[in-house]
Amino acid sequence: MTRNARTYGHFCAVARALERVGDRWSLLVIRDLLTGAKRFTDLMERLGGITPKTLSQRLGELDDAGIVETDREPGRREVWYRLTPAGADLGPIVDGLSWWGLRHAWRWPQPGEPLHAEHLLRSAVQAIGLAGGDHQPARWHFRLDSADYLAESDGHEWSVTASAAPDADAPPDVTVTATTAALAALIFAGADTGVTITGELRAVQRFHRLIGTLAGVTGA
Amino acid sequence: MTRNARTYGHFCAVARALERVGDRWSLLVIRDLLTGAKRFTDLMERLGGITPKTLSQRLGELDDAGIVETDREPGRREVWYRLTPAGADLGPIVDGLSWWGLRHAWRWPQPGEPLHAEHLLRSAVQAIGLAGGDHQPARWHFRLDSADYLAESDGHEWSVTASAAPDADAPPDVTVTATTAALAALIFAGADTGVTITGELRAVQRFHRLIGTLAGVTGA
DNA sequence: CTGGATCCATGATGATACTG
DNA sequence: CAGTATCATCATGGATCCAG
Repeated sequence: MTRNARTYGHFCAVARALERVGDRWSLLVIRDLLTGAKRFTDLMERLGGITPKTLSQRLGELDDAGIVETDREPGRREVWYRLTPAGADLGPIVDGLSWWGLRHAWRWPQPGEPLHAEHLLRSAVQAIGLAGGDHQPARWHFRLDSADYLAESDGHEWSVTASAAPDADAPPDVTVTATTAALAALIFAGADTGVTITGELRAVQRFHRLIGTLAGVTGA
Repeated sequence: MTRNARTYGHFCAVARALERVGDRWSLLVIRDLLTGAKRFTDLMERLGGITPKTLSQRLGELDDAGIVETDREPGRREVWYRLTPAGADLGPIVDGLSWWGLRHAWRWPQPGEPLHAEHLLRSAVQAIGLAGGDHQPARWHFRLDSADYLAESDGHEWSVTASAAPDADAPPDVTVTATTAALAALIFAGADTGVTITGELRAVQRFHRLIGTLAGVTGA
Protein backbone atom coordinates (compact mmCIF):
# COMPACT_ATOMS: atom_id res chain seq x y z
CA MET A 1 0.00 0.00 0.00
CA THR A 2 2.68 2.46 1.13
CA ARG A 3 0.34 5.43 1.35
CA ASN A 4 1.75 8.90 1.06
CA ALA A 5 2.17 10.00 4.66
CA ARG A 6 4.25 13.08 4.00
CA THR A 7 3.61 15.77 6.55
CA TYR A 8 4.63 19.38 6.88
CA GLY A 9 5.52 19.19 10.54
CA HIS A 10 3.75 22.46 11.34
CA PHE A 11 1.41 22.72 14.26
CA CYS A 12 -1.09 24.60 12.12
CA ALA A 13 -4.57 23.76 10.91
CA VAL A 14 -3.86 24.94 7.36
CA ALA A 15 -0.88 22.59 7.10
CA ARG A 16 -2.95 19.77 8.60
CA ALA A 17 -5.62 20.28 5.96
CA LEU A 18 -3.11 20.42 3.13
CA GLU A 19 -1.55 17.17 4.30
CA ARG A 20 -4.86 15.55 3.42
CA VAL A 21 -6.02 17.43 0.32
CA GLY A 22 -2.88 19.22 -0.86
CA ASP A 23 -1.52 16.56 -3.19
CA ARG A 24 -1.76 17.01 -6.91
CA TRP A 25 -5.21 15.97 -8.23
CA SER A 26 -6.77 15.53 -4.77
CA LEU A 27 -8.94 18.64 -4.83
CA LEU A 28 -9.97 17.90 -8.40
CA VAL A 29 -11.17 14.45 -7.38
CA ILE A 30 -13.16 16.13 -4.62
CA ARG A 31 -14.47 18.72 -7.09
CA ASP A 32 -15.90 15.94 -9.24
CA LEU A 33 -17.39 14.07 -6.30
CA LEU A 34 -19.10 17.22 -5.02
CA THR A 35 -21.66 16.83 -7.80
CA GLY A 36 -22.51 13.29 -6.73
CA ALA A 37 -21.13 9.77 -6.33
CA LYS A 38 -19.13 8.41 -9.25
CA ARG A 39 -17.37 5.30 -10.46
CA PHE A 40 -13.68 4.95 -11.20
CA THR A 41 -14.15 5.37 -14.92
CA ASP A 42 -16.56 8.31 -14.48
CA LEU A 43 -13.76 10.03 -12.60
CA MET A 44 -11.14 9.03 -15.17
CA GLU A 45 -13.25 10.65 -17.85
CA ARG A 46 -13.69 13.95 -16.02
CA LEU A 47 -10.14 14.13 -14.71
CA GLY A 48 -8.66 14.08 -18.20
CA GLY A 49 -4.94 13.50 -17.92
CA ILE A 50 -4.85 11.61 -14.64
CA THR A 51 -3.40 8.11 -14.80
CA PRO A 52 -5.31 5.19 -13.30
CA LYS A 53 -2.45 4.65 -10.90
CA THR A 54 -2.64 8.17 -9.53
CA LEU A 55 -6.44 8.14 -9.32
CA SER A 56 -6.35 4.84 -7.48
CA GLN A 57 -3.77 6.20 -5.09
CA ARG A 58 -5.68 9.42 -4.44
CA LEU A 59 -8.94 7.61 -3.82
CA GLY A 60 -7.16 5.38 -1.34
CA GLU A 61 -5.60 8.31 0.49
CA LEU A 62 -8.88 10.23 0.59
CA ASP A 63 -10.62 7.14 1.90
CA ASP A 64 -7.98 6.76 4.62
CA ALA A 65 -8.45 10.42 5.48
CA GLY A 66 -12.20 9.98 5.90
CA ILE A 67 -13.02 12.24 2.98
CA VAL A 68 -14.22 9.61 0.51
CA GLU A 69 -16.29 6.50 1.08
CA THR A 70 -15.91 3.46 -1.12
CA ASP A 71 -19.08 1.58 -1.86
CA ARG A 72 -18.47 -2.01 -2.95
CA GLU A 73 -21.33 -4.43 -2.90
CA PRO A 74 -20.77 -8.15 -3.28
CA GLY A 75 -22.01 -9.37 -6.62
CA ARG A 76 -21.95 -5.89 -8.14
CA ARG A 77 -19.23 -4.98 -10.60
CA GLU A 78 -19.35 -1.25 -10.03
CA VAL A 79 -17.49 0.49 -7.24
CA TRP A 80 -18.97 3.84 -6.28
CA TYR A 81 -17.03 6.62 -4.61
CA ARG A 82 -18.78 9.32 -2.66
CA LEU A 83 -17.86 12.09 -0.25
CA THR A 84 -18.32 11.65 3.47
CA PRO A 85 -19.71 14.60 5.45
CA ALA A 86 -16.11 15.68 6.09
CA GLY A 87 -15.52 15.57 2.34
CA ALA A 88 -18.65 17.60 1.66
CA ASP A 89 -17.30 20.23 4.06
CA LEU A 90 -14.60 20.88 1.47
CA GLY A 91 -17.26 22.34 -0.83
CA PRO A 92 -16.65 25.95 0.24
CA ILE A 93 -12.93 25.55 -0.43
CA VAL A 94 -13.51 24.23 -3.94
CA ASP A 95 -16.01 27.04 -4.51
CA GLY A 96 -13.45 29.52 -3.23
CA LEU A 97 -10.86 28.20 -5.65
CA SER A 98 -13.41 28.41 -8.44
CA TRP A 99 -14.17 32.00 -7.49
CA TRP A 100 -10.48 32.91 -7.39
CA GLY A 101 -9.73 31.07 -10.61
CA LEU A 102 -12.51 32.89 -12.39
CA ARG A 103 -11.24 36.21 -11.07
CA HIS A 104 -7.50 35.85 -11.37
CA ALA A 105 -6.53 32.77 -13.36
CA TRP A 106 -8.93 32.77 -16.25
CA ARG A 107 -7.74 31.50 -19.61
CA TRP A 108 -9.77 30.75 -22.70
CA PRO A 109 -9.92 27.12 -23.71
CA GLN A 110 -6.62 25.93 -25.11
CA PRO A 111 -6.61 24.03 -28.37
CA GLY A 112 -7.51 20.43 -27.69
CA GLU A 113 -8.45 21.18 -24.10
CA PRO A 114 -11.40 18.99 -23.24
CA LEU A 115 -14.50 20.65 -21.87
CA HIS A 116 -16.68 18.79 -19.44
CA ALA A 117 -20.32 19.71 -18.85
CA GLU A 118 -19.95 19.63 -15.08
CA HIS A 119 -16.97 21.96 -15.10
CA LEU A 120 -18.73 24.37 -17.44
CA LEU A 121 -21.83 24.44 -15.24
CA ARG A 122 -19.74 25.00 -12.13
CA SER A 123 -18.00 27.98 -13.70
CA ALA A 124 -21.29 29.35 -14.95
CA VAL A 125 -23.10 29.29 -11.61
CA GLN A 126 -19.99 30.62 -9.89
CA ALA A 127 -19.95 33.53 -12.32
CA ILE A 128 -23.61 34.23 -11.63
CA GLY A 129 -22.84 34.38 -7.95
CA LEU A 130 -19.79 36.54 -8.59
CA ALA A 131 -21.82 38.98 -10.64
CA GLY A 132 -24.34 39.34 -7.86
CA GLY A 133 -27.11 37.13 -9.25
CA ASP A 134 -30.62 38.04 -8.25
CA HIS A 135 -31.07 36.07 -5.01
CA GLN A 136 -34.11 34.18 -6.23
CA PRO A 137 -34.44 30.41 -6.06
CA ALA A 138 -33.89 28.60 -9.33
CA ARG A 139 -33.98 25.07 -10.65
CA TRP A 140 -32.45 24.53 -14.05
CA HIS A 141 -32.32 21.14 -15.68
CA PHE A 142 -29.63 20.54 -18.30
CA ARG A 143 -29.42 17.68 -20.73
CA LEU A 144 -25.94 17.88 -22.26
CA ASP A 145 -24.48 15.17 -24.46
CA SER A 146 -27.27 12.87 -23.24
CA ALA A 147 -26.41 13.27 -19.54
CA ASP A 148 -28.50 15.09 -16.97
CA TYR A 149 -27.42 17.85 -14.62
CA LEU A 150 -29.29 20.06 -12.22
CA ALA A 151 -28.16 23.57 -11.30
CA GLU A 152 -30.14 25.02 -8.47
CA SER A 153 -30.12 28.05 -6.24
CA ASP A 154 -31.86 28.40 -2.90
CA GLY A 155 -31.75 32.17 -3.42
CA HIS A 156 -28.41 32.32 -1.66
CA GLU A 157 -26.08 29.63 -2.94
CA TRP A 158 -25.85 27.72 -6.17
CA SER A 159 -25.05 24.06 -6.51
CA VAL A 160 -24.65 21.60 -9.36
CA THR A 161 -25.65 17.96 -9.27
CA ALA A 162 -24.81 15.38 -11.91
CA SER A 163 -26.99 12.48 -13.05
CA ALA A 164 -30.08 14.23 -11.82
CA ALA A 165 -32.95 12.87 -13.82
CA PRO A 166 -35.92 15.24 -13.78
CA ASP A 167 -37.96 14.83 -10.63
CA ALA A 168 -41.73 14.98 -11.03
CA ASP A 169 -42.13 16.32 -7.50
CA ALA A 170 -39.83 19.28 -8.12
CA PRO A 171 -40.06 20.29 -11.75
CA PRO A 172 -37.36 22.60 -13.09
CA ASP A 173 -38.02 26.23 -14.04
CA VAL A 174 -36.25 25.76 -17.32
CA THR A 175 -34.91 22.80 -19.25
CA VAL A 176 -31.87 23.27 -21.44
CA THR A 177 -30.98 20.71 -24.08
CA ALA A 178 -27.73 21.05 -26.00
CA THR A 179 -24.29 19.67 -26.51
CA THR A 180 -21.70 20.87 -24.03
CA ALA A 181 -19.92 22.72 -26.83
CA ALA A 182 -23.12 24.49 -27.88
CA LEU A 183 -23.82 25.58 -24.30
CA ALA A 184 -20.26 26.88 -24.03
CA ALA A 185 -20.82 28.90 -27.20
CA LEU A 186 -24.00 30.36 -25.70
CA ILE A 187 -22.28 31.29 -22.45
CA PHE A 188 -19.05 32.67 -23.86
CA ALA A 189 -20.20 34.13 -27.15
CA GLY A 190 -23.94 34.59 -26.78
CA ALA A 191 -24.57 32.18 -29.67
CA ASP A 192 -27.67 30.09 -29.01
CA THR A 193 -27.35 27.83 -32.04
CA GLY A 194 -28.14 24.26 -31.10
CA VAL A 195 -29.45 25.14 -27.66
CA THR A 196 -33.08 24.43 -26.82
CA ILE A 197 -34.49 26.19 -23.80
CA THR A 198 -37.99 25.43 -22.57
CA GLY A 199 -39.97 26.77 -19.66
CA GLU A 200 -42.21 29.66 -18.75
CA LEU A 201 -41.35 32.87 -20.56
CA ARG A 202 -40.23 34.76 -17.46
CA ALA A 203 -38.07 31.86 -16.28
CA VAL A 204 -36.44 31.56 -19.69
CA GLN A 205 -35.80 35.32 -19.78
CA ARG A 206 -34.23 35.15 -16.36
CA PHE A 207 -32.03 32.25 -17.47
CA HIS A 208 -30.78 34.29 -20.40
CA ARG A 209 -30.14 37.31 -18.21
CA LEU A 210 -28.18 35.40 -15.57
CA ILE A 211 -26.23 33.14 -17.90
CA GLY A 212 -25.00 36.18 -19.78
CA THR A 213 -22.89 37.28 -16.84
CA LEU A 214 -19.93 34.95 -17.32
CA ALA A 215 -18.58 36.73 -20.38
CA GLY A 216 -18.66 39.99 -18.45
CA VAL A 217 -16.80 38.59 -15.47
CA THR A 218 -13.97 37.08 -17.45
CA GLY A 219 -13.72 39.99 -19.82
CA ALA A 220 -13.10 42.37 -16.91
CA MET B 1 14.73 29.19 -14.62
CA THR B 2 12.54 26.48 -16.16
CA ARG B 3 9.50 27.39 -14.10
CA ASN B 4 6.97 24.76 -13.33
CA ALA B 5 4.37 25.22 -16.05
CA ARG B 6 2.51 21.99 -15.46
CA THR B 7 -1.14 22.33 -16.26
CA TYR B 8 -4.14 20.11 -15.76
CA GLY B 9 -5.63 20.70 -19.19
CA HIS B 10 -9.13 21.16 -17.83
CA PHE B 11 -11.27 24.04 -18.90
CA CYS B 12 -12.30 24.67 -15.31
CA ALA B 13 -11.70 27.54 -12.92
CA VAL B 14 -10.79 25.24 -10.03
CA ALA B 15 -8.09 23.57 -12.11
CA ARG B 16 -6.85 26.97 -13.27
CA ALA B 17 -6.52 28.12 -9.67
CA LEU B 18 -4.72 24.95 -8.60
CA GLU B 19 -2.24 25.34 -11.44
CA ARG B 20 -1.11 28.50 -9.66
CA VAL B 21 -1.39 27.65 -5.97
CA GLY B 22 -1.68 23.87 -5.95
CA ASP B 23 1.99 22.98 -5.69
CA ARG B 24 3.36 21.68 -2.44
CA TRP B 25 4.22 24.57 -0.04
CA SER B 26 2.58 27.27 -2.18
CA LEU B 27 -0.46 27.83 0.02
CA LEU B 28 1.71 27.76 3.12
CA VAL B 29 3.89 30.53 1.69
CA ILE B 30 0.68 32.48 1.06
CA ARG B 31 -0.55 31.68 4.58
CA ASP B 32 2.56 33.28 6.04
CA LEU B 33 2.41 36.31 3.79
CA LEU B 34 -1.23 36.95 4.69
CA THR B 35 -0.06 38.28 8.06
CA GLY B 36 2.23 40.83 6.41
CA ALA B 37 5.31 41.22 4.19
CA LYS B 38 8.28 39.06 5.08
CA ARG B 39 11.88 38.42 4.10
CA PHE B 40 13.30 35.20 2.76
CA THR B 41 14.67 34.10 6.09
CA ASP B 42 11.48 35.10 7.92
CA LEU B 43 9.65 32.69 5.64
CA MET B 44 12.30 29.99 6.04
CA GLU B 45 11.81 30.18 9.80
CA ARG B 46 8.04 29.85 9.68
CA LEU B 47 7.96 27.24 6.93
CA GLY B 48 10.02 24.78 8.97
CA GLY B 49 11.11 21.98 6.69
CA ILE B 50 11.13 23.81 3.39
CA THR B 51 14.47 23.97 1.61
CA PRO B 52 15.82 27.29 0.36
CA LYS B 53 15.70 25.92 -3.16
CA THR B 54 12.01 25.12 -2.96
CA LEU B 55 11.14 28.41 -1.27
CA SER B 56 13.04 30.32 -3.92
CA GLN B 57 11.23 28.40 -6.65
CA ARG B 58 7.80 28.93 -5.10
CA LEU B 59 8.36 32.65 -4.61
CA GLY B 60 9.41 32.92 -8.24
CA GLU B 61 6.32 31.05 -9.46
CA LEU B 62 3.99 33.07 -7.24
CA ASP B 63 5.61 36.25 -8.49
CA ASP B 64 5.13 35.13 -12.10
CA ALA B 65 1.50 34.34 -11.30
CA GLY B 66 0.92 37.85 -9.94
CA ILE B 67 0.28 36.59 -6.41
CA VAL B 68 3.46 37.82 -4.76
CA GLU B 69 5.40 41.04 -5.24
CA THR B 70 9.14 41.20 -4.70
CA ASP B 71 10.48 44.38 -3.19
CA ARG B 72 14.19 44.92 -3.84
CA GLU B 73 15.74 48.30 -3.25
CA PRO B 74 19.21 49.13 -4.52
CA GLY B 75 21.69 49.39 -1.69
CA ARG B 76 19.51 47.37 0.66
CA ARG B 77 20.37 43.78 1.42
CA GLU B 78 16.88 42.75 2.42
CA VAL B 79 14.34 41.56 -0.10
CA TRP B 80 10.74 41.82 1.05
CA TYR B 81 7.95 39.64 -0.28
CA ARG B 82 4.35 40.71 -0.06
CA LEU B 83 1.02 39.63 -1.49
CA THR B 84 -0.54 41.48 -4.39
CA PRO B 85 -4.30 42.15 -4.27
CA ALA B 86 -4.81 38.90 -6.20
CA GLY B 87 -2.75 37.15 -3.53
CA ALA B 88 -4.76 38.73 -0.73
CA ASP B 89 -7.89 37.36 -2.42
CA LEU B 90 -6.62 33.90 -1.44
CA GLY B 91 -7.27 34.78 2.20
CA PRO B 92 -10.72 33.18 2.30
CA ILE B 93 -9.31 29.96 0.85
CA VAL B 94 -6.58 29.76 3.48
CA ASP B 95 -9.17 30.54 6.15
CA GLY B 96 -11.39 27.82 4.72
CA LEU B 97 -8.56 25.32 4.92
CA SER B 98 -7.87 26.42 8.48
CA TRP B 99 -11.53 25.94 9.35
CA TRP B 100 -11.62 22.50 7.77
CA GLY B 101 -8.30 21.50 9.31
CA LEU B 102 -9.55 22.48 12.75
CA ARG B 103 -12.75 20.52 12.22
CA HIS B 104 -11.54 17.40 10.48
CA ALA B 105 -7.76 17.13 10.54
CA TRP B 106 -6.81 18.14 14.03
CA ARG B 107 -3.84 16.49 15.68
CA TRP B 108 -2.10 17.41 18.88
CA PRO B 109 1.44 18.66 18.49
CA GLN B 110 3.79 15.87 17.58
CA PRO B 111 7.02 15.49 19.53
CA GLY B 112 9.55 17.93 18.16
CA GLU B 113 6.96 19.68 16.03
CA PRO B 114 7.79 23.36 16.04
CA LEU B 115 5.07 25.79 17.05
CA HIS B 116 5.03 29.25 15.55
CA ALA B 117 3.21 32.11 17.22
CA GLU B 118 1.51 33.16 13.99
CA HIS B 119 0.14 29.70 13.33
CA LEU B 120 -1.11 29.39 16.89
CA LEU B 121 -2.89 32.74 16.70
CA ARG B 122 -4.47 31.85 13.37
CA SER B 123 -5.88 28.63 14.79
CA ALA B 124 -7.09 30.42 17.89
CA VAL B 125 -9.03 33.14 16.10
CA GLN B 126 -10.38 30.59 13.65
CA ALA B 127 -11.65 28.52 16.56
CA ILE B 128 -13.33 31.56 18.07
CA GLY B 129 -15.11 32.17 14.81
CA LEU B 130 -16.00 28.47 14.53
CA ALA B 131 -17.48 28.48 18.00
CA GLY B 132 -19.66 31.45 17.17
CA GLY B 133 -17.65 34.18 18.87
CA ASP B 134 -19.64 37.13 20.13
CA HIS B 135 -19.64 39.43 17.11
CA GLN B 136 -18.06 42.33 18.94
CA PRO B 137 -15.02 44.21 17.67
CA ALA B 138 -11.78 43.31 19.39
CA ARG B 139 -8.15 44.35 19.30
CA TRP B 140 -5.71 42.07 21.06
CA HIS B 141 -2.02 42.77 21.14
CA PHE B 142 0.32 39.83 21.69
CA ARG B 143 3.99 39.94 22.54
CA LEU B 144 5.27 36.40 22.11
CA ASP B 145 8.95 35.50 22.21
CA SER B 146 9.72 39.22 21.85
CA ALA B 147 7.77 39.63 18.61
CA ASP B 148 4.52 41.57 18.20
CA TYR B 149 1.25 40.36 16.74
CA LEU B 150 -2.18 41.87 16.49
CA ALA B 151 -5.38 39.84 16.41
CA GLU B 152 -8.41 41.90 15.62
CA SER B 153 -12.06 41.44 14.85
CA ASP B 154 -14.34 43.95 13.20
CA GLY B 155 -17.25 42.15 14.83
CA HIS B 156 -17.57 39.89 11.83
CA GLU B 157 -14.19 38.55 10.77
CA TRP B 158 -10.95 38.00 12.59
CA SER B 159 -7.51 38.69 11.20
CA VAL B 160 -3.94 38.35 12.43
CA THR B 161 -1.11 40.71 11.61
CA ALA B 162 2.54 40.11 12.41
CA SER B 163 5.13 42.70 13.43
CA ALA B 164 2.40 45.02 14.59
CA ALA B 165 3.97 47.31 17.17
CA PRO B 166 1.33 48.87 19.42
CA ASP B 167 -0.29 51.87 17.78
CA ALA B 168 -0.99 54.83 20.05
CA ASP B 169 -3.93 55.87 17.86
CA ALA B 170 -5.66 52.52 18.21
CA PRO B 171 -4.78 51.03 21.57
CA PRO B 172 -5.54 47.34 22.08
CA ASP B 173 -8.29 46.11 24.40
CA VAL B 174 -5.92 43.62 25.97
CA THR B 175 -2.21 43.02 25.84
CA VAL B 176 -0.90 39.49 26.25
CA THR B 177 2.74 38.86 27.04
CA ALA B 178 4.06 35.32 27.08
CA THR B 179 6.17 32.78 25.29
CA THR B 180 4.47 30.99 22.44
CA ALA B 181 4.62 27.75 24.41
CA ALA B 182 2.98 29.36 27.45
CA LEU B 183 0.17 30.77 25.31
CA ALA B 184 -0.35 27.34 23.77
CA ALA B 185 -0.63 25.87 27.27
CA LEU B 186 -3.24 28.49 28.14
CA ILE B 187 -5.26 27.81 25.03
CA PHE B 188 -5.09 24.03 25.04
CA ALA B 189 -4.98 23.25 28.71
CA GLY B 190 -6.29 26.36 30.43
CA ALA B 191 -2.99 26.84 32.23
CA ASP B 192 -2.15 30.53 32.52
CA THR B 193 1.30 30.13 34.02
CA GLY B 194 3.73 32.56 32.45
CA VAL B 195 1.03 34.51 30.64
CA THR B 196 0.49 38.16 31.53
CA ILE B 197 -2.77 39.70 30.42
CA THR B 198 -3.44 43.39 30.90
CA GLY B 199 -6.41 45.57 30.02
CA GLU B 200 -9.76 46.60 31.42
CA LEU B 201 -11.41 43.93 33.51
CA ARG B 202 -14.29 43.32 31.14
CA ALA B 203 -11.98 43.07 28.15
CA VAL B 204 -9.73 40.60 29.94
CA GLN B 205 -12.73 38.52 31.00
CA ARG B 206 -13.95 38.48 27.43
CA PHE B 207 -10.51 37.40 26.24
CA HIS B 208 -10.56 34.48 28.65
CA ARG B 209 -14.05 33.50 27.58
CA LEU B 210 -13.32 33.55 23.86
CA ILE B 211 -9.87 31.99 23.99
CA GLY B 212 -11.28 29.08 25.93
CA THR B 213 -13.21 27.87 22.90
CA LEU B 214 -10.38 26.15 21.03
CA ALA B 215 -10.14 23.22 23.42
CA GLY B 216 -13.85 22.67 23.02
CA VAL B 217 -13.74 22.71 19.24
CA THR B 218 -10.92 20.24 18.90
CA GLY B 219 -12.19 18.03 21.66
CA ALA B 220 -15.50 17.56 19.85
C1' DC C 1 -16.44 -3.98 -20.43
C1' DT C 2 -14.90 -1.91 -15.45
C1' DG C 3 -11.36 -1.42 -12.11
C1' DG C 4 -7.52 -1.47 -11.47
C1' DA C 5 -1.92 -3.15 -11.18
C1' DT C 6 2.86 -3.08 -13.21
C1' DC C 7 6.95 -1.31 -15.42
C1' DC C 8 9.78 2.33 -16.70
C1' DA C 9 10.96 7.31 -17.66
C1' DT C 10 10.92 11.85 -16.01
C1' DG C 11 10.36 15.53 -13.22
C1' DA C 12 9.62 17.49 -8.63
C1' DT C 13 11.15 17.64 -4.06
C1' DG C 14 14.46 16.89 -0.02
C1' DA C 15 19.23 17.05 2.22
C1' DT C 16 23.35 19.21 2.54
C1' DA C 17 26.84 22.26 1.40
C1' DC C 18 28.39 26.42 -0.20
C1' DT C 19 28.61 31.52 -2.12
C1' DG C 20 27.87 36.74 -3.50
C1' DC D 1 20.73 37.93 4.24
C1' DA D 2 19.39 35.73 0.19
C1' DG D 3 19.85 32.72 -2.18
C1' DT D 4 22.67 28.58 -5.73
C1' DA D 5 24.80 24.06 -6.59
C1' DT D 6 24.91 19.28 -6.29
C1' DC D 7 23.20 14.90 -5.48
C1' DA D 8 19.72 11.53 -3.75
C1' DT D 9 15.02 10.21 -3.44
C1' DC D 10 10.32 10.17 -4.22
C1' DA D 11 6.09 11.28 -6.70
C1' DT D 12 3.99 11.53 -11.00
C1' DG D 13 3.20 10.56 -16.09
C1' DG D 14 2.84 7.25 -19.98
C1' DA D 15 2.15 2.90 -21.66
C1' DT D 16 0.78 -1.54 -21.21
C1' DC D 17 -1.23 -5.49 -19.12
C1' DC D 18 -4.48 -8.30 -16.27
C1' DA D 19 -8.38 -10.15 -13.39
C1' DG D 20 -13.40 -10.45 -12.48
